[in-house]
Amino acid sequence: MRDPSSNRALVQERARVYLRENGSKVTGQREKILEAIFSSHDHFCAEDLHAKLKAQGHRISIATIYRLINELVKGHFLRPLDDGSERHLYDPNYPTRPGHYHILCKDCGKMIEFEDPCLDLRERALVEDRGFTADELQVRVDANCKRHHASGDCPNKEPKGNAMDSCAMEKKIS
Amino acid sequence: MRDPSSNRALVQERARVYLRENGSKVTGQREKILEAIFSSHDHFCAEDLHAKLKAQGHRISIATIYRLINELVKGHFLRPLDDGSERHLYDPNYPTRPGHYHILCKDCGKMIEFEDPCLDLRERALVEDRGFTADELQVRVDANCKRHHASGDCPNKEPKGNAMDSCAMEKKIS
DNA sequence: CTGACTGCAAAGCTTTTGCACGCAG
DNA sequence: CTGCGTGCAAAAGCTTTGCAGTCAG
Repeated sequence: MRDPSSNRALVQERARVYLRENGSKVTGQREKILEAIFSSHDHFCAEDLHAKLKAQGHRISIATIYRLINELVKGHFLRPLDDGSERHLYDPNYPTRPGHYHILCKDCGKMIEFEDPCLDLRERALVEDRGFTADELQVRVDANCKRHHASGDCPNKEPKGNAMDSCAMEKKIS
Repeated sequence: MRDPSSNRALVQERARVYLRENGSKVTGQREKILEAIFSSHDHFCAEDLHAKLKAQGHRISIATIYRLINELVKGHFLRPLDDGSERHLYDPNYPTRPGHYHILCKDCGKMIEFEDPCLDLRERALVEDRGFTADELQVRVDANCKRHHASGDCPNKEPKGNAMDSCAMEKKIS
């Protein structure tokens, strides 16, 4: 429904333009990394990307990955994400869904995305009242899965529809 | 108005009880660390505490500090905080003000706290609708200070009153 | 051609851990 | 007394950086 594959190509193209406009070069390695990032909606860390690329037969140094990630964050193509773990996670979904928030499932560790324009408006108004101009909003709700607690299964089948996958899935790209 | 000093003593006492009930011991070092944590509302990292204690003439190992912080987080006496930096920050204000959120001032780096029961309710309802039971809510709004941008000064004098201090202050305990 | 990128390895930071000794309960 | 806590130093992660060679524009 949302974010058809053409959007992905658009985001990648914009990222290329952004890099070039900022004096950076778009190398073969960077193309591969962009592809790995934006071909999925999954949140990831540097090591995930490294593993994914290695699995695809590309030998790209982890240093190269870190360097590109940092540039993409500066250009707002990636948003840093905090799931309470040590690793730096990144969310590739902000270019196409800027106003989304996260539920962190305490049962399976997965992050489920959701949106709510009212929440967005109220937060901005509150911040405005206190003398600030809001830029990025970040919401994380740590929660337990009701069905998981009732029946033991973990069926994140998106009652309202979102891009994320189920609790049962592994958390790493591997 | 809120959180009189008697509350601080209460929180510390509860922390002591919690530790003992969980098979831990309340040593002289731990007393000093608890004091350093709850005698202020400032967000801090392990190194901040270490420096503060050293300034007070106490020679407590950073390892001991990390070990206690981790226990206090488990007991919900401290809440991990993310300001986008590398270091792990902690917020000692949740025991007395459980439902507060943060504005991260992009001009000075300070975290300003604010509360809003409606925001809290709406977030919980949204999460509930999606099949979860919300536990902890975490909101961070990255924002610019309007007065700072208009006049160059940075006067977080709490338009609505909150426990945090001004932009002009140094960010570290030092 | 030139400057930015790459891989590698080393360095840097923060946080955790193993161990021998010490102290709270 | 016993077991958990402590300090120290080493180890462990994750991320960054220096350098010599390579490649995009």
